[in-house]
Amino acid sequence: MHTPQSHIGTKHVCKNFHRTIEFIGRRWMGMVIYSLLEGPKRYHEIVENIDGISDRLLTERLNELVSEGLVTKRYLESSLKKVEYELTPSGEGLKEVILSILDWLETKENYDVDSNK
Amino acid sequence: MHTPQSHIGTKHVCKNFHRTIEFIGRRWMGMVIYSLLEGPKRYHEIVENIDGISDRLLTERLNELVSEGLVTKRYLESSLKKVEYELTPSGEGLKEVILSILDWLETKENYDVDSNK
DNA sequence: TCAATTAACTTACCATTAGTAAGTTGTTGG
DNA sequence: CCAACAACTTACTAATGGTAAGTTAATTGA
Repeated sequence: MHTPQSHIGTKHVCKNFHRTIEFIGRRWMGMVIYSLLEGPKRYHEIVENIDGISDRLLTERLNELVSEGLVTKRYLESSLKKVEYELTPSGEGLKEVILSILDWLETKENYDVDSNK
Repeated sequence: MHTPQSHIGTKHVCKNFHRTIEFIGRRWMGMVIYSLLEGPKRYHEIVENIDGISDRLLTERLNELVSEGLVTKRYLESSLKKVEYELTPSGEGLKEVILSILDWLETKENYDVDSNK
């Protein structure tokens, strides 16, 4: 288990942390990863799953995830119009990060009087 | 302990997750929280601690943290020019989220051949 | 079979957010 | 009293995001 002290001060870890949290925090990025945790999905399934996301941003986010090695893109049945996206093992690893956010929200809501804003 | 399935499907949790990950993923936000995990700090200490952050963005991020109840702002010695920022208990709770990202990075680096880009 | 529809983008354009630099206002130290 | 500093604030340019419409190959269905 880590303590923050064991990491603070190392430039390399710090820079990677910085990159990572801003990467997974880009608009819709978290929701796309969250959605793919349910299993591989096709493009339109993700659009339908995430309320409010636009075509353009979904394409952009998926491309970024693929180029970071967190998601794979596969053409189904030798067709250019059937595409499936799936988390790589590395991408799956982000489940722990997402769960820690859900945990934080839950304990926070136990304290907050008004949790609806 | 959570499973993603126990959360997926509930609109309320989903919306909060979405808000939260994009909030903590705004530019420099993660680094500001990370920096304050070491303890309360004054404005200029944070600037010096975080390489590359600008005055304007630090002020903006700190104000956002204060209005979300994750950080408190205190004027020291009844002076308007000595200010200290400190994480609230709720803000401290984000340590677990940050540690989970550091954990993820560590396991990822064990797989990645080139981890320097 | 051929027109309409769908899947998965792509382009263009405007709005919002971020980055840089300079200015402001109290405070402190010599 | 004057210079330097802390903690902002303002103004302006660059990057990113949102909306809408267009494109192209595949599929459905009359």
